[in-house]
Amino acid sequence: MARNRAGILEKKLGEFLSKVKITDVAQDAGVSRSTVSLVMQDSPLVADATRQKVKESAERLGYIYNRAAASLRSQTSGNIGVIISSVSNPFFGEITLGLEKIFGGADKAVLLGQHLEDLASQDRLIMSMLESRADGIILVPAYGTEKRHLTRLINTGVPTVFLNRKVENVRFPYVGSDINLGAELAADHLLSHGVTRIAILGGSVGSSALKERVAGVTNSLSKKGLPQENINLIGDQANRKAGYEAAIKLAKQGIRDTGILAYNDIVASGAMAALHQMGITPGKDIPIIGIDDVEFSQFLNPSLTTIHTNPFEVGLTAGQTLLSIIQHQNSLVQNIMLSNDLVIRQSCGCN
Amino acid sequence: MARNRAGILEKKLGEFLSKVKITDVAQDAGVSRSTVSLVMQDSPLVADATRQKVKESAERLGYIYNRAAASLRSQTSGNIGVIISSVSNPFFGEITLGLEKIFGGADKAVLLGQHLEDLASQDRLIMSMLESRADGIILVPAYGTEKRHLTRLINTGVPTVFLNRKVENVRFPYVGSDINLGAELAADHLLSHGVTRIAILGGSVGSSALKERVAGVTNSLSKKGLPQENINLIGDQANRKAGYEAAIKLAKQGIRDTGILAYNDIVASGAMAALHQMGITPGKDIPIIGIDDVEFSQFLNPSLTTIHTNPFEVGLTAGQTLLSIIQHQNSLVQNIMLSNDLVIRQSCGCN
DNA sequence: CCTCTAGTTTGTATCGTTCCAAAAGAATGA
DNA sequence: TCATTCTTTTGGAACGATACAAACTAGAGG
Repeated sequence: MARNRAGILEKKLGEFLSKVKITDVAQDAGVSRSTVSLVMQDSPLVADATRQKVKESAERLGYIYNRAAASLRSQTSGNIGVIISSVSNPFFGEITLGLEKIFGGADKAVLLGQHLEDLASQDRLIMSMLESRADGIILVPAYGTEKRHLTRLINTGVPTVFLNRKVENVRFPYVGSDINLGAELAADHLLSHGVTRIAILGGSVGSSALKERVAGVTNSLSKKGLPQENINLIGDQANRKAGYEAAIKLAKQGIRDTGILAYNDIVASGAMAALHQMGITPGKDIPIIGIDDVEFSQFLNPSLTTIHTNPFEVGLTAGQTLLSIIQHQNSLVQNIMLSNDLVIRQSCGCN
Repeated sequence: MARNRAGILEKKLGEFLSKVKITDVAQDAGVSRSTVSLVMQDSPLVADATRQKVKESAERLGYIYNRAAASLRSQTSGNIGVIISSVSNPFFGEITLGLEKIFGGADKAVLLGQHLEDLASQDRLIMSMLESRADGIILVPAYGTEKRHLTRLINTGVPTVFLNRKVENVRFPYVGSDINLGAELAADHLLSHGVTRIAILGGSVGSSALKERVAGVTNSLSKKGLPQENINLIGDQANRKAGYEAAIKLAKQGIRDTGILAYNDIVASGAMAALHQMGITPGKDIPIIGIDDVEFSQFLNPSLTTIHTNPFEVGLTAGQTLLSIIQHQNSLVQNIMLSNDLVIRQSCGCN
């Protein structure tokens, strides 16, 4: 142990790197390594008195459990890989809260990665999660992800749950909002304001998320006997700039009899900014509804009518789904859709 | 290798768990384990031809590097612990983008935790990072954190960088925005609109972050020969609700000759909502300035004049600082303040 | 032909846990 | 007292990579 004592360099750097291992604790407590290991795992096998003794020794010696060693032997890492597009999207920020709550309670550490809709980063992140032998993975696939991008993930058989987006032909469980329903609710409400055409702004064409929105709107239109041609798809991204530009494009085409369904609230905020600049007042001159109900939507001008998608609950549910797969080896593939609600504010023209 | 072939159970679960290890790759490529290991570490020692051969074998066999094993032997985990208050605060969301960029480029995985200003969670998170032998830690200390809460962290000597907040008497490097300067800029601007008193809304009393704001405002006042008593501190939290309530309290006390500096943009949005409800128009009846310049500030009504704190750059810098400590053992404790800028919009009354 | 050096490659011990089968103790009943 | 059962504890052999020092190779120079 001599080399562990602080040498001059170590002292200078303020390093007291704890080299206490399970063996030291065992010696101190007068039991075997195995027993200490059992205590660390909160095993019911050890007698209470022993447990107490061991915990005390560990505490006194400043023992820190070495997860790498444990992981190597037990083939389970205790961490969960979470790959989302970006936490600076408030919708996903909320989701991580739900995830954190579930996994924190289950003593799992969350390994978070953001791919920013870049397939190469997504690939690096998946690889990194696999390398650290994550017990499970929650994935919001980047736009454009296909089955071939996920072969590694599929082949290893790591429990994986899709969050909020799916990938064609990949049968992982899915948890998300029932955007289809949400979009339908929004469209119903827009139509109730007297419009007959609906412009869907933002969102990448071909993505499942956009398809769901279109499907919901189509449903709504057909209930009123209106044709699918009354849908106007504009824009290909899901950020504020895309919303801004899409609104300008829409205005050029004319907004008569049209209501706007934005891909999400961020897109909506961009669109409203553009409308204002063009002298069109959202809510008065044209109804607009967003999707997500992010925190700032109520503070927009006018406040945004939107679809509340319960991101926190989505996070909770996705976390639970993954955990149950990991724990009970529940191999049933399920699709869970959490219901959406319409939150009426000013931008639809109600107030 | 027989036991690796998919048995009935494995097939049923869709598990093809790759059990390929470095030994298998070595055998396949006709070299030793050591050589494969060197290739995996991108060591310049191996000849190009060998490297090629090994990489090909690894790819073909579907080899996945086992970080736990590597970590155990090499005493370095390749991951970085990031502990922040909450990603659903857009300011921290932006910061994680900067961090991700730096660490992703350095082949480090980010282990993210959110303490939500709870000291117990913070403790659990720190412990978890230590257990996984994080190579370094980035910490936004929860409100109320004192030196005694960080003894474990300090004793282990893991390279740590404080982000955006400091803890008294703990000498870790610090990277943050020069809020002091930012607050001074904001106060200068408020005073230029003719007010003589400044109300600071939100923020927990005693926190270093609030102290800096007060210091900046004090500076500004004294430049004009105004006493520190002209500062009015209201509120103890940093969320929208706190801003809402603080504004109501302020209105009761009277707003004559007063300008508002909100603890951050979120607080400001709450305050503006309250002001509107009380029939006070921000920007016209009272100037208000926020801090952070989060994404939605430009979309508030009126758009929020605020201090841009460069969160992305803060993230980048904090990441680089930590990396340089890890890599070059740079033990010099430094404080890095990134400068702030005033972003003038409508809420100060300029337009 | 030998020595030297620089460039590559390798064998062995080791990192700190957990698994597993087996041993040891304690308690029960005949 | 001795099986029998149940509870608790334990010693060794893994897990899959890396560090380190030693060994090999090829080419240059004498």
